[in-house]
Amino acid sequence: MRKRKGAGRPTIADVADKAGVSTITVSRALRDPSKVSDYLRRKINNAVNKLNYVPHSHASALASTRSNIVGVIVPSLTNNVFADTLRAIYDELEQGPFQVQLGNSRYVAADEERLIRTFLGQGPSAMIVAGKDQTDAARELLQNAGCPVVQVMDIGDDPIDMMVGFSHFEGGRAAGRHLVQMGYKRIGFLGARMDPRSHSRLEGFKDALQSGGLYDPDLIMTTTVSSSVSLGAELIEQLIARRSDLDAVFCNNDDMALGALFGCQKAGICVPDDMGIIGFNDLEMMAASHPSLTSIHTDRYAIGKRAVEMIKAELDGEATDQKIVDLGFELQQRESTSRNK
Amino acid sequence: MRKRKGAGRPTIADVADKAGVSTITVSRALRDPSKVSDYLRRKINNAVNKLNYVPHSHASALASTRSNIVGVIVPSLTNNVFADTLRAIYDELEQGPFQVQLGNSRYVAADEERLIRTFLGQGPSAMIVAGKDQTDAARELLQNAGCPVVQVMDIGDDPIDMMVGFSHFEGGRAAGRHLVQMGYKRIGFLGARMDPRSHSRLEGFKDALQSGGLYDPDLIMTTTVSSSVSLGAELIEQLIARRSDLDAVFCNNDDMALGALFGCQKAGICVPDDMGIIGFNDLEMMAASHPSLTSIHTDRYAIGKRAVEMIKAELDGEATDQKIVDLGFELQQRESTSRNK
DNA sequence: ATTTATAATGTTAGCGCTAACATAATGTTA
DNA sequence: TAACATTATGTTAGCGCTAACATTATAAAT
Repeated sequence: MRKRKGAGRPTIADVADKAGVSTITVSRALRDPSKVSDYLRRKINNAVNKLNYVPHSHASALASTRSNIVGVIVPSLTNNVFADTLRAIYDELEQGPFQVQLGNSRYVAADEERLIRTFLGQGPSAMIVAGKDQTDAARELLQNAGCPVVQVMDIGDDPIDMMVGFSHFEGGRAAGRHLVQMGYKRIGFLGARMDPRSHSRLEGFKDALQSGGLYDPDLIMTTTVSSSVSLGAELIEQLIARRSDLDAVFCNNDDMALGALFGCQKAGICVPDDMGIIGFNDLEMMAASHPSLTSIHTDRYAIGKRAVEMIKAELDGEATDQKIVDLGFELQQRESTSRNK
Repeated sequence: MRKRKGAGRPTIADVADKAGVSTITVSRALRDPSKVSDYLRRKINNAVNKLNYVPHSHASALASTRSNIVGVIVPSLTNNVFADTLRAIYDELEQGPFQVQLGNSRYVAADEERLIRTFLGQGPSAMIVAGKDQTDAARELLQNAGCPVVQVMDIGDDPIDMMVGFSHFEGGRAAGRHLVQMGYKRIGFLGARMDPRSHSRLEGFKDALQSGGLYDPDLIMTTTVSSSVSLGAELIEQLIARRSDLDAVFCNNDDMALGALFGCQKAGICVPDDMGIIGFNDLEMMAASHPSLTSIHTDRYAIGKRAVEMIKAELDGEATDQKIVDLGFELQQRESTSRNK
């Protein structure tokens, strides 16, 4: 006589037995309480607590073709920028029934597409992806996902479903404008990895310098190597060696800016008097450095928090006309660009 | 007539149909190929590719009471130390059938216990947890998990199942020894968060100073606030204000050490001549700073990589007598403790 | 030559939950 | 008062896969 061995823990049938109702009523009490009378709800909740019942997420996902997972794909696990957004996502989802499935695309669009396929195959409740430059196939998959999708950390007018972030182009332009405004004349750019968002920052930066008649393509240094503090130091040393007239740099992120500061210190170049430095994102360390570093402040935690709020609203069926939320950025001026001239 | 609507994608029954075998043979071909003849395996793989079949992870987990998930719980999402280990885990699992379920315990043992319960309720293939100071209940849950369990980032002689890391006590002691050896006399400690591993480092550090007759409890500054570069600057400023004779500090991590460096620079204190600074973990930025910062180097990527290798070996049934792997640490001496005296 | 063991493949039932449909009681509208 | 609608609860079947047992062919041992 065949007899399957279960997982050993209480099932919804046990709860139904104890509460004196059918299994589907227990299921409704837990998933859609308004469909069950007060009286039965109380009996069911008592039984749930008494039996220490926890719904079997795999069975539920199989039966409903939907799971309690929110798929989140980030391009880097070691980049502090995404860590803040991820922390917000975890903080916002923790009290609810959802769990995060985290994927690392390593800044490769094809890897992101593959992860999207894998995650969608598991019927997630929602998807969060970084940026707005997915492959066409990935975009189509997400459009047909049948669940809320949020693109974070960038902004545009053509969201797959919803989008929350800020304009990297405008951020780059604000950085360039600021350096021009502070009187710097031979202004460079240090960029690593050069993913789509870094490119946008560079384009915005160029735009600002071109408007001021100060754009010099020879002062643009980029590499596809991944970003680091050491790389920032290295790139500014190389640039200074070639162009000793350089008097300011916009670094495409804060690690690079910190490295640029270290590079100047080693070379005995005075920041901000002889070199202005501005970074992007405004990580915590920028205020602590000596001199403190100017940066384009972005609220990465707020982005993650808002993304989850939008998902929850869409899952709850709330009409939301605001599918695109621009949380903007702010120039955070500090000592590294505040020269007295 | 009741008719359930499936997820719409091909199922194992479709593959079996196309290959002319039964569903369990397809299942065996994918999960345990050695149990299926070469001839049938080829036919099955052809059918899988032709139909673009992807196994339904929830159905498999329900039927077998085991899922393809590796549960990983870290105490922080924004701490670079865990990010390196996490990146290794993702890199090692990516090519196989496993997926990571990431939980954030926020340095709270009770939260970790709750996450362990939740993850174990989903029948993971393995569990990776940080450190060795789980609650008794969590320890028991993991001991009875029925799957491989690895404790990472610490070392001890009483693993739940397996353990890979290094001794924080010995690392702290090495840091203390080094400062004594470099001739510093009034040596302090800056510690944030003060989780169990930070405590171990402090104990080791004390041990080294006590051996050299240089331990001064008045020079120990700790706080339960979470670690940051700014906090490092703040704490050293406070300590210097109280004890102007301070001539070296061991910071319980690199962010604090960098902050301490910035604090000294602001105060016009010369590093390393008037102040020695040593950190812990040896993050990438330590080499780039000016002066470069000494640190206790730990190979966090190797820890994650090894943990996954141990899991795979145990899942493959390979006898492993090495349940505890100590990957050690190394003193990475740089300018910040290399004074000429 | 016979018996036992092994390898490969198939069949049955069910893992735990819920979609879809069914039923009954109660409320609303004409 | 009758017809229709809504609410609350129950029943049936199955979502997709695999544990457990069954069968058959082949190999190995006696």
